Amino acid sequence: MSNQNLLLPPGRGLSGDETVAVTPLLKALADPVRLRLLSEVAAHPGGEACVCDISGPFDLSQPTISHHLKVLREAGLVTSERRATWVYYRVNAEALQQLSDLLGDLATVVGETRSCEVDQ
Amino acid sequence: MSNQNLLLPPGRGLSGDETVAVTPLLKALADPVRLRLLSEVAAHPGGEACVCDISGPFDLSQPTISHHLKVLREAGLVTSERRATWVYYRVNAEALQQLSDLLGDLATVVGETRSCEVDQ
DNA sequence: CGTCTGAATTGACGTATGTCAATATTGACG
DNA sequence: CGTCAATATTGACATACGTCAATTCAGACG
Repeated sequence: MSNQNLLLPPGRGLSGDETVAVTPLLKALADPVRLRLLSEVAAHPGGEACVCDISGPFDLSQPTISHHLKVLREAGLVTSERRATWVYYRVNAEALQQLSDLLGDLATVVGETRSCEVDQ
Repeated sequence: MSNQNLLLPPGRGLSGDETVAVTPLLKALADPVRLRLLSEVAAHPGGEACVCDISGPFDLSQPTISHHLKVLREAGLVTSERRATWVYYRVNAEALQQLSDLLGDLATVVGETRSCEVDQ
């Protein structure tokens, strides 16, 4: 289940290159403000939201919010599009799903290697 | 699918408390060395490995490896157990799976809110 | 005991990161 | 054009973080 095709050949972990590729995404998510911003965008009707729609609950300056959104964008976790005065952000569900799959695989591999005496 | 029981009530993102709870896990994973250490432990036969088994590929000092393992342990992503001279690390698959589920939910919610005109 | 090996802790150092105030940019609208 | 509202960028600052050398700790074994 879920470890069909990839990533963790039994006995070896992720390569240095693989971890270096994934780390920027995790880094971008590893901040309470950014994680919340992302979830706020995701949960918004239509899957998109403009900054003014989501920055309300945060007790942070406007430049700080803008900075965090930029980090999310440069990590490829969201995209942004300007429409008139407002900028709309949209979650990159694919990137998020890939991350989820990677972590799921890591969790799964544990169980498989744990009972690998059976395989051989 | 997978958004059965909660986390993202339609229209609202993660709460501040929720993000604050999850962030330490993501922070611990958001480092190439730690992610690789974790995957190395996960991929090791039996689901566990002692430091000397996994620190080989890393071009880092022993204290640095020890530091990273401590970060993973304090985040609850691994556990450690001393047996004789060696300390064995083991991945906490449950924590990893929860993280995976959270990200999966975030990715899923996007699709759902995107087509939510249908629901109402 | 003394010593040797594997691992953890301490202290120091440079870099990265989160935050803000000030300023700039973009586009709408008179 | 001039101004106004919504975002972005810049520069500065304090704190957090990754790394190492030096030291300490915990067991094994003569």
